[in-house]
Amino acid sequence: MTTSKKSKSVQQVEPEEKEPTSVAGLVLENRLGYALRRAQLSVFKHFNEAMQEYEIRPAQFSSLVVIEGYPGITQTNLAKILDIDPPRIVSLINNLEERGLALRVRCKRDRRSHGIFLSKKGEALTEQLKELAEQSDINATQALSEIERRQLLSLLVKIYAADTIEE
Amino acid sequence: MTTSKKSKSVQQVEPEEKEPTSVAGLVLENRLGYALRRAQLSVFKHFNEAMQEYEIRPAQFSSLVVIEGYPGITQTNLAKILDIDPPRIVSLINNLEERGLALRVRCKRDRRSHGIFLSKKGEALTEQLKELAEQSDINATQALSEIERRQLLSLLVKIYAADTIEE
DNA sequence: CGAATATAGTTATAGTTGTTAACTAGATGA
DNA sequence: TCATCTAGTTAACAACTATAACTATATTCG
Repeated sequence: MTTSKKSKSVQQVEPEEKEPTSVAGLVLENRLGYALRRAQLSVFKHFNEAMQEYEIRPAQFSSLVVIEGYPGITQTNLAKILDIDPPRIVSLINNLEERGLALRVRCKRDRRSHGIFLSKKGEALTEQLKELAEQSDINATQALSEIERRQLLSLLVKIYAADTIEE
Repeated sequence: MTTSKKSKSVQQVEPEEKEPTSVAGLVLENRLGYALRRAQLSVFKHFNEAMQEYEIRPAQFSSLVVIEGYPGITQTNLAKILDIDPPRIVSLINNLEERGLALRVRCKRDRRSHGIFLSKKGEALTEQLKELAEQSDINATQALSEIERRQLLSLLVKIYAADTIEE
């Protein structure tokens, strides 16, 4: 009277009754790595939406801000600060240069290296983007108060600053 | 600005004589998105080192933990919880299955779907990995006190939980 | 019933990223 | 000079992400 099924290597089984919808209750909920990744993806999603019309990616934004702060910085130095590999810097700067936002200037003293500068257009855009980025941060963290936001920032800086110093 | 090297008496106004080493002083330092990304990369680096000998990647670890917590969960449901696309789940589970850590069981009621379970070996490994992951979190955040760690976790959860609810 | 529609899983594909090796041009130092 | 080092670049490649489309089942409803 039971199931007359062909016996296969896989046995059949009842599904879970209700579908879980989050990691609540699992150890994952207590892992910083997991929480950081999820939060970072969430915040980047907001950022990318905000920057979409300008076609600016996170690494491009960071680069613009650093170049603005250190006009004439070399590519090698920029790579070090942002902790990205030199080859990535090349295409990144290429892109900014093609769009007329930044320019390479060959350094007189060491003609191997380039100083990178923002164009007027690049400077103007960077000013705009900085506003947008700040607003995007706030939008992405509506669940936090301003005090919590500052707390969070301070804790995060402690983590990555410690990491960049020791090596 | 941090390096305090022997100061020479030369005070030429050559631009960019000194190499900046961090984003200190730039607006980037106050952007949550940037801080989250840097901190996440730093913590993941520790995680990957800890898991290297087991050849377990972050997404695999998360999957193991979720499957352990919800034995028989379907791939679709797992994809939803971890917010990754169904095609990624396929190769992820393939990998775990090939290594004898997890297994698919075809569901009796809906023969399109599979319940996923951990093997004994998978269960044992997952227990081990959970310990490792916890230790890795701590190692990666030596700069924080235990209280700060909990604060951070709580803030991060608020961010990504809010994001997963609203959509 | 059975045709249209929907869903779980899968495959294939292509875009994007991150990594590594190696090359060129210029700099440095014996 | 010669050997060696460095900045930037190119190219090859692995990893990850996203999208489209295919299959097999399920469901809905005329």
